[in-house]
Amino acid sequence: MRTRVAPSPTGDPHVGTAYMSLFNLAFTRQQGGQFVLRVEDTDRARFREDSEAQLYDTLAWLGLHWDEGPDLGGPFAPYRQSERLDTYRPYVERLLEAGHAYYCWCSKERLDQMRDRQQKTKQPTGYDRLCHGKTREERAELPGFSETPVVRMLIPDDVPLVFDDVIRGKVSAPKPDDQVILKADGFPTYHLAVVVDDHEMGITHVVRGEEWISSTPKHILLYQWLGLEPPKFAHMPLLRNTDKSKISKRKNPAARLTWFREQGFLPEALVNFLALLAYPPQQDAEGNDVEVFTFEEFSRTFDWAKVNPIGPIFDLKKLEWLNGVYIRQLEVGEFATRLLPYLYEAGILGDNPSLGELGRLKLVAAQIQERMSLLTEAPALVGPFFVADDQLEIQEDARAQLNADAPAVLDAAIAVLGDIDDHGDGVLGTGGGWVAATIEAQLREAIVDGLGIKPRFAFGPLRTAVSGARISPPLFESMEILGKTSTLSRLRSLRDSL
RNA sequence: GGCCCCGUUGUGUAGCGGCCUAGCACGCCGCCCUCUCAAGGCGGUAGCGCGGGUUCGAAUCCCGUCGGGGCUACCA
Repeated sequence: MRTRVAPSPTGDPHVGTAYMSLFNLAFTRQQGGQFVLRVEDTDRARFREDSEAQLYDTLAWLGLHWDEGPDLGGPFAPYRQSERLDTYRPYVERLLEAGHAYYCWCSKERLDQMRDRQQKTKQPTGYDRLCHGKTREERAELPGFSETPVVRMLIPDDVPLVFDDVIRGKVSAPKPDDQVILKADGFPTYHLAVVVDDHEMGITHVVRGEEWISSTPKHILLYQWLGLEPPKFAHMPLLRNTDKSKISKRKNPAARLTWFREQGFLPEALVNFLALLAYPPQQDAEGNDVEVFTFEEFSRTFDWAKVNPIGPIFDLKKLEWLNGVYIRQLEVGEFATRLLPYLYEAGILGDNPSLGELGRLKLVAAQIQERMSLLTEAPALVGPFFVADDQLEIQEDARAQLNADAPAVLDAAIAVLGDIDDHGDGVLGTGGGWVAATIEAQLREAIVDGLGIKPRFAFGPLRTAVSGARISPPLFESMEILGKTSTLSRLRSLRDSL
């Protein structure tokens, strides 16, 4: 069996493309078939040059890999419709000869007027077949004539409107209009191209969005006329905006696939999330729901019957939770590595960090890993560890919450921390050394016990001094990572400014 | 307007005539833990759109109604 995804390169890759690819691929891998990427670039007006590369990039980022495509080639190349124009012509000729299709010279203006009139008089809209049965010369006599004709399907009255859908069972669709299949510019429309290509490429299962249900009768008719075996159809529900409309880039930034990477989502989290939309969770041996799973697990148990026909609303909250789960699951070194592009982007690390920087980053990463849900949260948390002590900025809200105890707290901390020996490594069993446990013990003794200040207030000023913020990674571990010199310098610096 | 698809808490889902006092997850709220923030633990909140049938019994079947969505292009 073979499936395909057939996006149009008309701008930023769409999240729906990833969604369709995921379900296509889950089924294909389970069945041991091939998954084809075909670029449907028949709309020259909306074509965008860089769109195709972005498409490869984002799908690969998600780990949704295709077996054949414009970039990989394959036995049915080319996989770009604009390069297949010669393929479609003979099919059009056959339909013309058999009388299933006819030329139409009606101008855009005439068609628009006709549609307006039909809508105003509450008639069903559709082509009035003015050109049907006429020669070019005969038609040229009439108004609204255009030099370059299109080719239209001649939809018979008894066109079959019911078909079997793998997800929905028997589905009935609207009666089609005399659809244009070949445009005046010589390009086929989607309807012709999709049928011809799916046939020529041996596609056995057409998985696409629900918006195609209404045009499926046209496709089935074409298969019939051409004497071809139609594939199986699976119409997936449409992803929605919060207002329930079809997800769109205009209303929803999350409709753009590149947005997720920009926002710091992990590809594996997005894939997992997509697999949860209009589809039930996995189950463990006891029958409990399992919402966190891999593509392989999803694919292994995949079943079209489980796909829900209701169009799900894209809920970023759940994705963010999932992303946090995936972040926490990463091995700490891997987690640190994933942080690199975001830290570079924020100007915290260069594009070629030193071994020392990397080492420190890994220590910091271990501290922040379980308190993040988006990778873009990292710069604020990591920044203070990579800034010079005299460059550390104390944020306004952090300074504002410093109370009257702050000077005393800072003085006590400076005194007690200054006595800790940072030359010994603390590993020899002496219990000393510049390590979090010792730092904490000394600080508690001096401030909480010594000054009688509650922990919450005891450590606030220290946190502000060390990180410049009200919220930071754990304080004592942060001090350990920064080292004694840096820590004391920052404490003194804040003390001096009070 | 016409045609088609769909209708379980705020969101994603389970449910396929009695196991439903409608389960799970996210969110939200509260409590616990706690050096901040998270994470974690415990508890709570909220739903079968509506109206008729069928049936001993309906979230589950039928009809109607209302609501949402899609299509209605020489766009895909």
